[in-house]
Amino acid sequence: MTKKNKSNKRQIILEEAAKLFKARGFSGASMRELGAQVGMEAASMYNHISSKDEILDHICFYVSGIYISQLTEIEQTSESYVEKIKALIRLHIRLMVEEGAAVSVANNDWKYLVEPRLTEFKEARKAYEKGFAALIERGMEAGELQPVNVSVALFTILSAVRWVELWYRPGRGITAEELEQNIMTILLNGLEKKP
Amino acid sequence: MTKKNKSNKRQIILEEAAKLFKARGFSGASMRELGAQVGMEAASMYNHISSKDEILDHICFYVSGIYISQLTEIEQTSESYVEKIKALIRLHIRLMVEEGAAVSVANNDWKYLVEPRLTEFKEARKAYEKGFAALIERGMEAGELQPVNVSVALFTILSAVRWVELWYRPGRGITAEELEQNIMTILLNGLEKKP
DNA sequence: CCTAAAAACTAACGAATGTTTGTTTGGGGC
DNA sequence: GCCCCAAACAAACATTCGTTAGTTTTTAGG
Repeated sequence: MTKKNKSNKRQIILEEAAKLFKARGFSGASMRELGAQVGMEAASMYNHISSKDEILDHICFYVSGIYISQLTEIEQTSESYVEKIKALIRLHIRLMVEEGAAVSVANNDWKYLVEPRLTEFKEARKAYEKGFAALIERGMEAGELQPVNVSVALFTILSAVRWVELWYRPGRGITAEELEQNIMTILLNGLEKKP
Repeated sequence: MTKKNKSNKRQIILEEAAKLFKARGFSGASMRELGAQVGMEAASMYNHISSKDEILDHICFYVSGIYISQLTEIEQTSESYVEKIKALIRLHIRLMVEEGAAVSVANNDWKYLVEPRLTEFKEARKAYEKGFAALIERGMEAGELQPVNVSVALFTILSAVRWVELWYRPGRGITAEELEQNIMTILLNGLEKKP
């Protein structure tokens, strides 16, 4: 199948690009370096992708698409707000573990997107944050959560989960489930032991 | 004083570089762009600095120096472990508020340091993390903290504080003190309200 | 086998990069 | 009023960048 073959090569380029952009940054990574990692001359990759910018675009919107679709899915469940928030935290951790490179690029290199896609991406992210924040706010109103500044709570959660991609390696003496459990405990119950 | 004047220009270059590297990334920022921001041709800056790499080097080790000296200072106080950890969290937040650009560059662009300084920086950071982790571990042994994985607790704290530079602007409806208070509550008491 | 399309290669393009060179400028000490 | 040296400049350097052009190799179908 020629179509599948093309998709396949394209997919390999996109995956290697995510790894390379994560390691060197979008500006610091060159197409020749990427070509070497893929096993192809830089010029040859242009049979499968149209530009370096397009690669970044694909990675960023692939990730933001997952987040947004998962958010709307979780919003529609009939769980408590605490459970919905837990589900989102789990989503972030799992995505970091399974698609670390792409998520990392979307987190750090989105600023190199070119207009109008840059604006689109920022709006998508803002929409996601707004939806997440609404869950936190409702959880407070329902008395499920401590009353703290909603934005601070939101960004503390979002950030507390980012380091996973910098640190977690399968076989670091802790499983993905233990990782989830530990982070959840800290964020929901706090570090301090109460008398 | 000629010396002070030289220091002054050099200082301006370093400060503008921190802002520019934060905005564009180290690789994405050009010396000509930096020159324009300083109000000088790119070539003229070489009267005050020796290379682009040296600028990055200075920023990264300036920040790591502060962290390490503050850690040893806090280690020597006779407070409880919880109080020592609180003091470190406060340090991170305040440094983010006061020196956001430099801290941001040290956090994100240290990977562009050149050997042997790259290794030195990584070792300094590892030493800091080890010292911080030791405080957390002792706090658990003393029964002041919940028993969770020490590394997870450490990186959750370190990351939870990083977003401040992306989000906080003086006059965002929340003061630096309120910010500290909110983050501290979430990290130490948790988000969930207990019955 | 033949052919046509897909995908690889080599070579080169113009633009941008960090930095060096050689020269001009301008303000403070004799 | 003259000199001197730090500090600014314009111009150019070699290199690397993303990308294109033109050509050759590989692959798949009749």
